[in-house]
Amino acid sequence: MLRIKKMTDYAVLILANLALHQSYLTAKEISLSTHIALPTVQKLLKKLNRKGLVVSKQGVLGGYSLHSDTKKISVALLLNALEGNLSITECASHTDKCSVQDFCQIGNAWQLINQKVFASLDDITLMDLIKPTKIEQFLSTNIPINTTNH
Amino acid sequence: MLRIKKMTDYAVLILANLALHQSYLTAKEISLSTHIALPTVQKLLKKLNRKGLVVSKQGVLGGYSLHSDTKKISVALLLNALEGNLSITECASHTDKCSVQDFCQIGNAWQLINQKVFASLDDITLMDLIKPTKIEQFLSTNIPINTTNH
DNA sequence: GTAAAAGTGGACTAAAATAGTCCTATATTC
DNA sequence: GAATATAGGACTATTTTAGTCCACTTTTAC
Repeated sequence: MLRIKKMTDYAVLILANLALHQSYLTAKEISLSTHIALPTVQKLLKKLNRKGLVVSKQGVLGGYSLHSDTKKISVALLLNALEGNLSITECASHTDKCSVQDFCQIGNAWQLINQKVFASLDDITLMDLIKPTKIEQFLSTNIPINTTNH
Repeated sequence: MLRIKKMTDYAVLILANLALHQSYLTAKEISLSTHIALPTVQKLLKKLNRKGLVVSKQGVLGGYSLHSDTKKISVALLLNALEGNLSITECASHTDKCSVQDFCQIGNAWQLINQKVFASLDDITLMDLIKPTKIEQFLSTNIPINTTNH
């Protein structure tokens, strides 16, 4: 359904939480304020750390804080980091020949659509997500077409 | 991964196949020319028929042909018919309060992103998929931003 | 130097979604 | 009425996703 994973949704909430604080936050604190189960928060923070989106400090008084570049990261790159290969079809993810390509009437169409969706997501940063008003403005000036009469 | 289902991919191939013929095609013929397993083709054609995207004729000399409106349908509506609710998050699919909304730092941001992605997909028709050249032109005039330096 | 409180790595299980097959019934043509 | 289609839907298998847990390391404070 073109839907992001629940885990990605959670991860963005966690990043938003970190973005709103200067100091280090522990997994436990984040769990409490986001209402996401602690083991899940821990797992996601480990991943976010490996991907370089947050900075971690071990030991007592340890915790996590946002990496300085993370606020500026685009939603496209964020999704790419969290979900891996961001392509609408298997086909669109590589330029290699696929197994049924000889019989395929579609050709590179999905790849082109993929570019378009990716481009949309590449214009929005993590901080835009946290300040939806800004996105709203962006959308009102950039939507090229109608979304009516469906 | 924002990826469409394999079944949707197949369904589009089937529709493309029908679009390139005037006469009725049987599930078997479509299976042969697309190299998709027959039971799968049958299942998908039944669904496409229920959704009104193809017209069916039972009995000997029966088969399927494209519904006259189907060529003009947008990819957005096509995906919506085949995959159901087309929303990037659970959250974005309704305007109701979600269970953790009180603690949510994101607000309606996903809903706005959803609109943008949907809008992108609403500009492309099934026939555009089958004639990728046309899409290519479309994209080259409409991509508002760079996709470089990632 | 040891206890407490944090993160690290990764195995593991459970749940849900997706893919794929098959069977029985109905319709149409000859 | 035999042959060849579609129609509906049950059913199973596979894959993906979600979620938990445990053993280990690092850091701080006393």
